[in-house]
Amino acid sequence: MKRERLQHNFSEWFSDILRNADIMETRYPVKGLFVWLPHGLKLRNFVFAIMRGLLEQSGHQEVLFPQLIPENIFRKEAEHIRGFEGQVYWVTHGGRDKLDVKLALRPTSETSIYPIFALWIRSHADLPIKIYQIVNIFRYETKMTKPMIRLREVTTFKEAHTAHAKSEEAEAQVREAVNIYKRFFDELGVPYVVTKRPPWDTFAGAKYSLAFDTLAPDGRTLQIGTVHNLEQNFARVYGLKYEALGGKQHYVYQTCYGVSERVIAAVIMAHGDDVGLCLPPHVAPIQVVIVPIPFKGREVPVEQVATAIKNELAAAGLRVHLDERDLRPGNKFYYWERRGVPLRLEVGPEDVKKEQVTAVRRDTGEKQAIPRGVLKTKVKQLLEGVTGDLRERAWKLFHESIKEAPDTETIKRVIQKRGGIVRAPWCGGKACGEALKEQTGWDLLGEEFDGRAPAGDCPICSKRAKVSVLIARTY
RNA sequence: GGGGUCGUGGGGUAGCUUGGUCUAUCCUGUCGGCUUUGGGAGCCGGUGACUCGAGUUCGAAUCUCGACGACCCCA
Repeated sequence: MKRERLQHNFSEWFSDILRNADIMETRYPVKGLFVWLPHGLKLRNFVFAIMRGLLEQSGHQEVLFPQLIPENIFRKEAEHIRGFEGQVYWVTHGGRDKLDVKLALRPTSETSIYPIFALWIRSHADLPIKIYQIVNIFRYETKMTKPMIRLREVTTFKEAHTAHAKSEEAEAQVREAVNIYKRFFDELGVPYVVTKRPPWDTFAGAKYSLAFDTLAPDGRTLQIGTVHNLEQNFARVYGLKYEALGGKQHYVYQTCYGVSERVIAAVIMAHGDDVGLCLPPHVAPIQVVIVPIPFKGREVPVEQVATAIKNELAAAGLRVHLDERDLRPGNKFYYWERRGVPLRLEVGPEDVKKEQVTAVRRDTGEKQAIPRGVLKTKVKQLLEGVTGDLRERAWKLFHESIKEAPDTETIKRVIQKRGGIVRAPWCGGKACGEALKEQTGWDLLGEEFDGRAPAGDCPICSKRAKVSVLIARTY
């Protein structure tokens, strides 16, 4: 359906959706903190259930670490601190007493988890360790905050941390993480590019960082996932050593990777339209809504039929809701469309007479009659269809927003004009990267990961390009 | 990092320039009633607001300062 308002007035569209679809209450009186409403929280939980499933399948174990980190431990990794110092909330008092050692509200959990890893890791047999947790983190943002996108309390931060005996194993883990995230975003129908972040944008304390970016309707990219190879940086600081077969001590190699509630913003942006939310069936809190259409004076048992249909679909494992409110049907149609329910079933006197149900897809508005006998099968089919079509449409739009550009002027102009992502040739040098950023005025996402061979020369130094670089206006 | 705009019921707004019948307008929502129901029904009745603090003044939604919050632009 139409996506005009969404593209031209994205900010407004997004905040309207949060309210109209009961996703979030945005009026909490502290900057950058927001309240998850029941419908939004269900959506969040279904989204992260997919993530849990993928992580468990690949041998990750869920843990839960404390939220407070003592200052002295937090400050051990110098580079890490430099990256986060300005954004940390500190707990300085306990009741009326000033604390001797301040406590950091975790902005991320490396410094909380790794000292404990040091206690757990004794021998090569203890490795690898692959754990994850889904927690809240705090970052003191000074920029304009935005629900789900730029927060002072990120309420939903999935972070995984691994430790390995060998460097190659850490490299392999990075690959695994990338694949997990690809499957995650694919399941949600959220399109992405993967890049290796430039040196100045690498996670504080990492050897290198990979990142997933998607595109908001206003043409800016949104980072929705990161994967870091920490090598031995943290291991050396926190003393993560194991005894190898020969009896020698070695530092471990580590990786970490994270995804936050930004992914939910990405789902909303990828599939929504001017009417409102449009949710992929896998994560929709309600997958099918039934709207009965009664007529006074007609001797037709619309309500009974609607209830029977509801029970039938619920028994088939679908999340189904029967809307029995005393409102006119049209009102209910708009109500559920705004909330993104993927499929609506109408049951009226005509349907009852013909032993059928009228089905309407949220994404296309397409309407069709389904005979009662094949209802279960057909509804599941339709939902599968919605899932596939949403994913396809989102990727199509995304691909159309990626342009090739050979020189800085074109890069600058293309992004200025329509946003999106520009792919350009790059020698890979840091100085040229910085010059590209400087001269175009836009941000370097980084070197395209697993990208195809670039055509042409680096626009800065004119040497033969080694890689493709992706450039965009970022959130 | 720098600059700008703004804050009135649950949401959207009028009023502010020139302080005073502002007992604060309209739309929407919401609650009760009647009537209705294949795309946001109608009528009647009710509900509900000047962000907070300090100041100027006989008098502040309106003027001044501050805090908090929201939004936009540039780097």
